[in-house]
Amino acid sequence: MVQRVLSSRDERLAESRRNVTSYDVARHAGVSQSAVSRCFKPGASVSEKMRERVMKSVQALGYQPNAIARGLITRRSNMVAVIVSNLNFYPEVLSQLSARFMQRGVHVLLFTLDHESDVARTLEQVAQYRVDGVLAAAHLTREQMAPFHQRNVPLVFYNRSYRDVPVSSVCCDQVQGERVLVNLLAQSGRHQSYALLSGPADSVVGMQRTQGAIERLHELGIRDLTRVRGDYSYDSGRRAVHAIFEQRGAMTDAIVSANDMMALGCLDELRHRFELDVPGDVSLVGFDGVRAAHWSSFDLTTIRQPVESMAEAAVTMLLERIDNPGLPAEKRLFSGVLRRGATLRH
Amino acid sequence: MVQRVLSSRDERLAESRRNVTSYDVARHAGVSQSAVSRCFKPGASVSEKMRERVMKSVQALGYQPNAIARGLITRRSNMVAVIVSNLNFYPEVLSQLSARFMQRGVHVLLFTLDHESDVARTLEQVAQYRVDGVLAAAHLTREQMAPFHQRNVPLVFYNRSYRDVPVSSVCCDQVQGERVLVNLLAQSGRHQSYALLSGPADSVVGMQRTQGAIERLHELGIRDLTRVRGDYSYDSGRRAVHAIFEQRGAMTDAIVSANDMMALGCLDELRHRFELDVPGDVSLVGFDGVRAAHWSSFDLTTIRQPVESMAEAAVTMLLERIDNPGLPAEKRLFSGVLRRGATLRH
DNA sequence: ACAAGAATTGCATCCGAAGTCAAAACTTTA
DNA sequence: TAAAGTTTTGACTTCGGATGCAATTCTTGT
Repeated sequence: MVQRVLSSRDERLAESRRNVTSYDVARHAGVSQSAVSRCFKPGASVSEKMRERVMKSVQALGYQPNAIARGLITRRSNMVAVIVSNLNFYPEVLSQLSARFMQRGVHVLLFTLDHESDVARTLEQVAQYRVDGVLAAAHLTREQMAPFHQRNVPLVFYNRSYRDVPVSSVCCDQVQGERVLVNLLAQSGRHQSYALLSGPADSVVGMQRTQGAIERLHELGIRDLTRVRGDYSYDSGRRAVHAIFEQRGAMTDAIVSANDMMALGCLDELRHRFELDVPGDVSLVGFDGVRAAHWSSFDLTTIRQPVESMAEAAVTMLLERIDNPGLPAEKRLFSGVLRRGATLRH
Repeated sequence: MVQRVLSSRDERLAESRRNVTSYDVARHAGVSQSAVSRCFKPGASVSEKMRERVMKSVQALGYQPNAIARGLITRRSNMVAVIVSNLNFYPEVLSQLSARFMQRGVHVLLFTLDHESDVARTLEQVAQYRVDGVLAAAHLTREQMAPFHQRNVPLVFYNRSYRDVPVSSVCCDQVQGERVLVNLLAQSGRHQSYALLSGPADSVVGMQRTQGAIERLHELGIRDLTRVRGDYSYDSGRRAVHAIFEQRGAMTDAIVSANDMMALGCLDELRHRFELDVPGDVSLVGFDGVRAAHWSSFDLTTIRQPVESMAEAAVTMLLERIDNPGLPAEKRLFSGVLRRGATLRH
């Protein structure tokens, strides 16, 4: 009677349901581990016969190469970190980025930053996972970027750019966009008293937008502005209307909001709480081109950020820099697209 | 003249800007690599003197442990896969999940599935990264789940449950929610002709909702229904109104939409295109409790899914199963919360 | 049929941290 | 002060796949 003797390896496999490894496949196919490895490397030198034989064993055992182990030796994790502040506001961006990375076989390690989160600790985690690159749709200080530069990890910013740091970014031209909007308001010649609704103090994008508007208004000789600050949310848009009217009585007849969400809040508050007509009594413009801005309840005049193009550019830019670490930093600036809605009187 | 001779290791480091490893730290501190490793393992046996010495070198060299290498030996990647179909619709869910995972030191590898994406290939990728667990807010067939069960990778579904597969899930009680809504419509006694706007044919959640509504309507003796199908989008909600009125003339005075987005589309189309009054002429209910449903333009009557509780439950459930693979599958069912808006006449 | 060349394969080593175990260094106790 | 016990420490192996290089097999031309 022949007794089947399990190798120690087999025993452990049976015991712990360990994952199938390339060694297991190799043994099953009667070839070397290197051969198995090569069968998974495109363009490697493997004969047709060998490939078939190995693949048969791969099928039989249900082998899946271990991306972690591969990453260790190749020093390529095939993962990028996507750092997003406030997922709620721009779901489209993440959606676009994720889809495009996946399409190119790159995996996304997602990090969200909210008010409570510890940025330093988060970035430490990013570093520990040895991601091949970082796409940041969040603000980082120069000190926070430094480790990535030191380690030669490509870093691309989405909608944040830094004047004095040579770092790659893809942005929408906030200033230009606001100027277009202000021009539009001014052209009608029907607005006397402007209010600016800006974003939170720490939002660079918001600052650029508001500054762009102010700059153009000044150029046009309009210095008489009410300024109110919001936090980009719909509710803060509603509250802003009260703040504006408190400062100025109900004189204001043009509101420039730093984003669409707040503009929608304004719009609703103006119409339903103050029973004012938009655009009859007050004109209103936003920025972003979010879905809801197009809805027929709102039909907001706004600047749409070309999210598809921007996402594509950002992804391409990052992957290029991963493949070719020598590339210099580059900034790509996309113009926003004016969407003429019905919140502007003329 | 003394020439500084670099060790081969140092040379390579200088050449390739290789990352600092535990060996480098060990050499710098004059201790063994094991010692360094232990300093990063909470609760390991290390003397205070040793820890200080190592940490000084860690600081000096800027050492960050390599999570990939650690994952290889510990067989714990500390990553979970989050699979989401259609990120656009429920950004809150992802936002909640991500924040809660991060808080517990677990990293999120994000996978999005859209119509074009190859589910099989995506799941293969998930498997190759040896994630510790999978949180799926997407539909998977039984065959697609099988590999995870075989490999003992915990799998928790968010808002999908499977009658005949023992798999863990966290769901909102769709059927109950719809019944509550239908009761509300029926109670007013003012609705004659109902229309149901359901989700896409392949959406199980949508089916449950629509079925729940039909079931309750039947129980109430209401069999006279118009049924129209949408794709969950605002635009499909708008189109649905046309479809409904084509089938029934403008008789319909109650619309039950399988989600909020479509309901908002309906609402806008009814008011702005058909110039009908909601709730005066037509009552309307949605499902989900998205942000926009609360906006004063809409003030939609709907069932809010308790996203916070559900996300917390899902995350907890998954992490528990990672720590304790023996735990049996469990389904947790949360009741939706009725939000009474102003789209319902009484 | 045989030499020269090309294609394929296997051996051995490496990636970077963690865990096992025995040796070494401290403590405590008699 | 020695023995016994406890805590620290380091040498060595492991995880699973990739790769340089030498050995082998297969082509091809003569």
